Amino acid sequence: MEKKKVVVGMSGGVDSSVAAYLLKEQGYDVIGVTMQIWQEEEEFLQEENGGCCGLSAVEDARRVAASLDIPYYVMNFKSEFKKNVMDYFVAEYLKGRTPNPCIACNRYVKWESLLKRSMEIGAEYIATGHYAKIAKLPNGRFALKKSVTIAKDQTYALYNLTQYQLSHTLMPVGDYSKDEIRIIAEKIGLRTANKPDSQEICFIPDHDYAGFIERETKGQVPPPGNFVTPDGIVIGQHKGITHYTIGQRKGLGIALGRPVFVTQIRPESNEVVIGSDQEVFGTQVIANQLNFMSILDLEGELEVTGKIRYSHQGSPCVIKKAGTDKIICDFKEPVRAITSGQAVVFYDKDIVVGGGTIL
RNA sequence: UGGGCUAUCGCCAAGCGGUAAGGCACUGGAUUUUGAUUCCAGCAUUCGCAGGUUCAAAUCCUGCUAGCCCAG
Repeated sequence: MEKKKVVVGMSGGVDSSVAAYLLKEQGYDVIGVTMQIWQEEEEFLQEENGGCCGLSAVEDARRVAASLDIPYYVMNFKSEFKKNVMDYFVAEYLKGRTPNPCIACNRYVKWESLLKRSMEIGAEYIATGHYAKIAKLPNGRFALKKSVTIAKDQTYALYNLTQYQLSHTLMPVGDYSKDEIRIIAEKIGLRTANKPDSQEICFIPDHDYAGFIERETKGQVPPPGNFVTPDGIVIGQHKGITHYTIGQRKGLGIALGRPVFVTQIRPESNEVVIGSDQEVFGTQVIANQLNFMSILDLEGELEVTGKIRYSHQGSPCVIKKAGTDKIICDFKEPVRAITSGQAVVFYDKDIVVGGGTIL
């Protein structure tokens, strides 16, 4: 019987390296692939930073593949990444929203483009180093399940995956904690065992995302405008709405004697509303661009746990549909900084029910 | 140009003769596969200016300057 072929997306980091190792141990025919997504050719081959998105990657990944004795390729996904991640990122900010590029990258680049190309070369699955598990539920559906280590759970960024994609995906790392992964990495002598975890927006290495938007749009960004109170009193000048997000405190430059936060961004009037800590809490989230995972669709009301950002621990809420592609989510306790453009992901215990984009 | 009050870090503000609190802002770091949040650290050798009294002044005295208030 022929071994099943699986393409592992290798970033050069610890997680994906161990994922490749684990799959090989489990008897798969493993192929290592690194996605070239945004760097120029030369930088791409030399960069030495570590990251999920291939910031260095190639050299490390190639060596890992060699030591595991698996074939290794670099695939170019730059145009897909540009269109679905970078351009989307910029467009959202111009609208006063706050995008999550990792979610877009996962959906479009990894699970559409990479999966498609992997199938084309005869693979049955793609695999990644994500801290998440895939479960087949009693109702026959596939759904993501939280990683054993809640602290390292990455299901939030993956709520968009379809049944088809889930049925062709493996996430071997989800069964382990980060510490265990590093131990395995050391045990098998991976040179990446101690690489730091990835962080920040991979395609904006200098961390200046507002500057990135300005360069991408050749300066066609929203102009400076007013900081206003909820009642409309002007209390200062802002640098342009692309510099802000809901709940933001730093970088406002306004000293009122107490910390103040961005509570609202109004692209129509080019205003940024400032309020107290209390005023940044809200209870209702409305989302669209829905994707359901553990269920085919939502009927009636359902009590779930909602996460409104990657680092949110989750909070009890009730969800119900408000149209074919719209959902209303009422939290029992106020949650902090509900932000347009971010994702809200619903969980039933540790199973991903579905999610959407916050309006 | 009579009277009164006030001038301390970018903003607000303690201090009232013993050798510059605090908050906000800002900067750096930690945390984080998004943006944020949070946390930790740093941040006036100097108190509007010039003199004087004291062992010692931001703190007392004098003059000047600026702002505010009340008269006019």
